[in-house]
Amino acid sequence: MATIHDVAHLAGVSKSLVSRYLNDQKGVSPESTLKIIAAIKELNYRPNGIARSLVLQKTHTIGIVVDDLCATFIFRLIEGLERGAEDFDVDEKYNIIFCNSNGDVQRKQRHLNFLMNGRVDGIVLYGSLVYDDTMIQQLVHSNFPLMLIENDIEGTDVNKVVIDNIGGAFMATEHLINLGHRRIAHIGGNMNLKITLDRMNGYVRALQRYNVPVDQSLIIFPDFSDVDEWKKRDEFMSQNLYFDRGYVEMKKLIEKNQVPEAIFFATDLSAFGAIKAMNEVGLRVPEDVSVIGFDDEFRAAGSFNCKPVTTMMQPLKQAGYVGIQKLVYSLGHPHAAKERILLNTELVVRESTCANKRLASAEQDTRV
Amino acid sequence: MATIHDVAHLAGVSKSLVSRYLNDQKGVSPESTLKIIAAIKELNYRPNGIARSLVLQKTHTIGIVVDDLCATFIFRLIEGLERGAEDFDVDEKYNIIFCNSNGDVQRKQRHLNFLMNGRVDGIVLYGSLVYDDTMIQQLVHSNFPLMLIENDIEGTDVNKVVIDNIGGAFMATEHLINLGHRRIAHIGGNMNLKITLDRMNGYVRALQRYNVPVDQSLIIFPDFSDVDEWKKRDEFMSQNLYFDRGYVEMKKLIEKNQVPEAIFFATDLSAFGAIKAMNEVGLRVPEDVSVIGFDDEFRAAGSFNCKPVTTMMQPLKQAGYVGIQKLVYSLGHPHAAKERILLNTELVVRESTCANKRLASAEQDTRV
DNA sequence: TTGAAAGCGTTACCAT
DNA sequence: ATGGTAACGCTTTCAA
Repeated sequence: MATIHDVAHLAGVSKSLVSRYLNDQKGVSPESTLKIIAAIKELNYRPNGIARSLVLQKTHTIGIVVDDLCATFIFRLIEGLERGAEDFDVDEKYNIIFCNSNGDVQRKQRHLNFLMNGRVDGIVLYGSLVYDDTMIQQLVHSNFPLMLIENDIEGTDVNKVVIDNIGGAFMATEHLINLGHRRIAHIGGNMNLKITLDRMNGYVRALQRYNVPVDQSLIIFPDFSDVDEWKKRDEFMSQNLYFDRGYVEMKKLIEKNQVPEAIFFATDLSAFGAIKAMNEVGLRVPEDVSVIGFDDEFRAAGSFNCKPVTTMMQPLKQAGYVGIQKLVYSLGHPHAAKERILLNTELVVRESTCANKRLASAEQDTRV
Repeated sequence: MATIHDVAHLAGVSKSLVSRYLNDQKGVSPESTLKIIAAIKELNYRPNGIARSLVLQKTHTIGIVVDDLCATFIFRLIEGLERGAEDFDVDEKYNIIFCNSNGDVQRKQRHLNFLMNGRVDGIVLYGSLVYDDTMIQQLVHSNFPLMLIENDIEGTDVNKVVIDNIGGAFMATEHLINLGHRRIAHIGGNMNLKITLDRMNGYVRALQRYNVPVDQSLIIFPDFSDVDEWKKRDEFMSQNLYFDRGYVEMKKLIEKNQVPEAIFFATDLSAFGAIKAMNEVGLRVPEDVSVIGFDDEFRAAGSFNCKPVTTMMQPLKQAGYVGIQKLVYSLGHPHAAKERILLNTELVVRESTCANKRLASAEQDTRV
């Protein structure tokens, strides 16, 4: 590859002058300009970006590290991030690069090191795995410009945008209660995710708020200890695992004859699996049991050939949008206060919830 | 940020020695090692990767540029690329970074420049947009290590893995013919994609091969001239556009009373839209018209609440897998011959195709 | 075992 | 308007 030195030499001028031309600075005569242009063309010269970054101490790049770039809902985040960067400032166009950690802490650390080693000006980290908490704590302490999305680590001064999972789970459960259900189960998610506890929390709070007794036997956390084995499979996709867990736990409930009136799932994916299990034994959703999920996984629904499910929509696009904007802003304002931005979820009523049979027949009784 | 100089200073040794320690080279006394370790810890030192890359002329990174990172099928490519890089060599772990060009040539060019400016050792380019052909030609001539996926530009010496779209379209059409259909329409894709022509080609060849007359009025190419307007929308997703075009063209066929016996769609997405249009007027798929698509867009099917569709599966995962491996290999063997790897598609029979009614009743006649 | 110095490809300051 | 030179943070060669 030709360097600026080669160009200068061929054009018969100094490196400084070529550099000035390259950066649209004044003080380059028309004659020099012509010679430089010719030399650049002749040598097919392209400036070396990392040399540039090295001296400028600036890369104009944001790195995004995602736990699962193949997740069915991740497109929302991507869109939000890109729009956010695009809209932020016309002449401050940041490059965005994505890294996929695949839920592997080692790999995540590798990506993080890679990016922080002068590769990018700031990092957006998406995911709430519990077991890389110490890693992220370290990251925060390193003072590298950072934006955490959906990872509400405590006690530290860091920018983050978090989604109100507790509130969302509350609303979901409330929706079921309002429909007249009382025996409401909760089938939780992977305990390796912080949000899993939040969602259970919201569920419990809603029950308490409406004086529905909390029945421990109706709070179910599937076993995710074999994740690593699943991952080794050639056709592994995370959504299949959640689907399977929903299916398995539902089967157990059916066998134990403990099918509840309604179920709040920590994720739509498990709801899809459970619905399959119910269909297999002739249980109808929502007539026999109402089902509400979380995440609005409408893309995944197709993979599992599942009916449209009532769910809590996460504003992941908005999260990406505001997250990257705040990050870019803080790059220009290093002393800006760190912020914790809280976003709300939204109830999307579809075809998997309906009024409780008791309630319905009671109404009919009244009419008669 | 602390530099190697700071570490050397604090440890009371030279930069050279620290560098040697950092790179696990022999010739560092135990005492020095101890001092260096202490200094690194104290200063929270991390080596600067781009300075390192600058002198080493190597980044150990591969850049992936994708036209639409949010496409419903892109996860296959991602998985293939990552597995390929992972499996290639144990101690040659390449970092992989993704850039999303969003089908925007400007942005693609920006990403390409960014990556080629010393950021990565090689680039994988996915997509077959026709209007960035000259850009890619330039890229090829720049001699930068490159792997083209699904972009069969001609007459140039470049590594590429292409999928046999002509053959796939042939098989799809053949499938319909074998089911007894004769009046077979083709609803094509976006003419901005090279593969669109290939797929029409395969369709025509299959008809000719089986002596089915080619009826020009049954070859339909939807108008995609308003793409840019669609893109500006806040909730734009490419799959919606293709869905819409399938819907619209099908409506036209229905209104003109020209519904064929079977249709081969250049993409499942349009098939989904068309099926909706048919459902609306009571036409049944596959009983009344058989439908075959392309791409195996099972994830998108859910978004559109569409039944499982017979389709041609593209081996995109395999494409990523072999593509990145060949690229990494050629990084280590600069004079290895460039290759064109051809991958085949696979027929996936699902619920949208069945034997032609004529054929079925003819059989019945025979029995009677 | 250790260190000095040159060099990777830029930019920027200071002269001229 | 132009050029020399130091600097960015690292590796590597050569010499001690």
